[in-house]
Amino acid sequence: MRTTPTTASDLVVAGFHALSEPLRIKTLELLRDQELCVCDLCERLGGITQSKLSFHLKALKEAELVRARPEGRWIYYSLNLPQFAVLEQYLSEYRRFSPMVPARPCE
Amino acid sequence: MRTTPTTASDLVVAGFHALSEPLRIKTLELLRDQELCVCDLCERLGGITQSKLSFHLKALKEAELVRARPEGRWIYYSLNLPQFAVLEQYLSEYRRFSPMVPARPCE
DNA sequence: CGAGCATATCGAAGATTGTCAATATCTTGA
DNA sequence: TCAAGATATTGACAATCTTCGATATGCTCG
Repeated sequence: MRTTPTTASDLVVAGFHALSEPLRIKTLELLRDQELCVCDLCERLGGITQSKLSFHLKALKEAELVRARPEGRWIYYSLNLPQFAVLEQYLSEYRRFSPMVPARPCE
Repeated sequence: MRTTPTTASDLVVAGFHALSEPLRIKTLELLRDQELCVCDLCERLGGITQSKLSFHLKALKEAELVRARPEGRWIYYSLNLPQFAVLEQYLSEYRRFSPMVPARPCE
């Protein structure tokens, strides 16, 4: 099982994993506009079951892509933008060193 | 089963999926420096089996994160940087609309 | 306190993914 | 053409992820 990430690069991997599921993507896209509580998210995701959403929110939270803010009976979720920046940064590293070094012949 | 992505957003999801596995990440990081053939990659990844690497290369290729260039008996893999830019772009969309809209109370 | 709502967690079943060993395909060079 | 090397594919099994239903937890209000 994928355990809670400890190192920085675990967190990156967990982030990409979290982003690799359509329902989690839809969730993030909803949160892009505003903070939402679980029940609102459930509705807007077409009435999926609450435990299903909770499962996916957990993945998003462990990847630190979202934050949970309990308030009274509800828990409001919102994006954790700095972590998006971390992933973006990670990807940008690939473009920095253009690997246009051609085929060093294999033998 | 995850099938070859057809739509643009499928490709984004496939890209993040491809990035969510440590061995695939290591592979990409090796390719960041130079184009490499499968046998070189195998070695530098600590002698993993060839079929294992081939499996992961397939995921990377379907996500269009790498390209394969056959040359004679070998196949050289290299990064497909434009697709990295696509993912980066996707992530950057999240920061554009700051979702700092606070808790619209839930009831 | 007790009922009821919002959310999380758990265990089992189902689905997808990753690994491994074996084999197939393609290419080159003798 | 044949043998050998490089890579891909396949099928079986193992591991991980997702779903579902049930239940637990925590909060608020009467």
